[in-house]
Amino acid sequence: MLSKKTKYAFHALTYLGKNQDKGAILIQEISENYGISHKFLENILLELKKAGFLGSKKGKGGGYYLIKPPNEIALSRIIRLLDGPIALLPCVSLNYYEPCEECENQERCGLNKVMIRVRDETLKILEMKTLQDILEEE
Amino acid sequence: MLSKKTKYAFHALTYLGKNQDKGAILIQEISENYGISHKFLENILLELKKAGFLGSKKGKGGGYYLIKPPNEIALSRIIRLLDGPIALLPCVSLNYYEPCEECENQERCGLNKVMIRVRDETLKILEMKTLQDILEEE
DNA sequence: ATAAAACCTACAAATTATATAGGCTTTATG
DNA sequence: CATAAAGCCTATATAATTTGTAGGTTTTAT
Repeated sequence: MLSKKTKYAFHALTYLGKNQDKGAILIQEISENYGISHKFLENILLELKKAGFLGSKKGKGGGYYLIKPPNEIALSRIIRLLDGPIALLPCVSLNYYEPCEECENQERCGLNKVMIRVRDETLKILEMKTLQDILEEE
Repeated sequence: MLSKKTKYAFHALTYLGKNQDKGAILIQEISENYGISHKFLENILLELKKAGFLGSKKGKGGGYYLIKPPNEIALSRIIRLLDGPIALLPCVSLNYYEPCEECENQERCGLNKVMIRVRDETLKILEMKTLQDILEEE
């Protein structure tokens, strides 16, 4: 399951995407809209900014705004940033690979093979689908 | 990511599957083979037994054995039993459904739609693949 | 100068995952 | 029939992670 952090990130991105014309949006506006703790969301938005998805303006009249076009924000990127691996096992993760301690031979592990398939099918979707797609559905 | 519990369960099932002809297998034999804590594995095997996958024999010369044919043990069943939902969001879970608090309207949630696709593709694999397939790979 | 806002770091609380403890029950065997 | 070996059961302890809070710093419009 995705963490709340990731879910909140998607909500925030969606909100910012819908309001791209309105300039900088307050953290508070987003947090109130979804009933998310202001401070918690603050941390999340900061991470999204550092990762290059958002821009911000400090001081009075400041706030956050999308810095990338929605169609360039793949869902997989957001999940990886906030939740880490998408794969179901460390030994099949592309970005967070680790061998399984219990397995002497990953090449001959049946579970490994299945989980590679799951990973690939999942990524097919999450790498193709972008914030744009989310916005178009709503 | 799958929990260790689930991973250990798969290891144990695989081991029992490979040794179906040898009668009851000691917890200890499995735990030593994979370097899993005896007591932790004990709990896991008990759950698998209660769920109808394993049988056991108590007392001297006792142990565990598969009670279902490997081709009837879908990977999805094991994951759900020990880890809970396979879906990435509660609002798209078939077996552990819960609405998202922040969402006023799940019907018009773009994320929901994507995650249903991910769930379906994942389940296509995990419901089709069984312990038998794992055994055949190893 | 002031107030509003993001920035930053650290910490606190809650939840979940992992592991351990220890006694109970069953059973093969000498 | 006594004994030891094994699973059964429930509770608790420990560790890790997630979620949330606190409080001060910096920037900026007015």
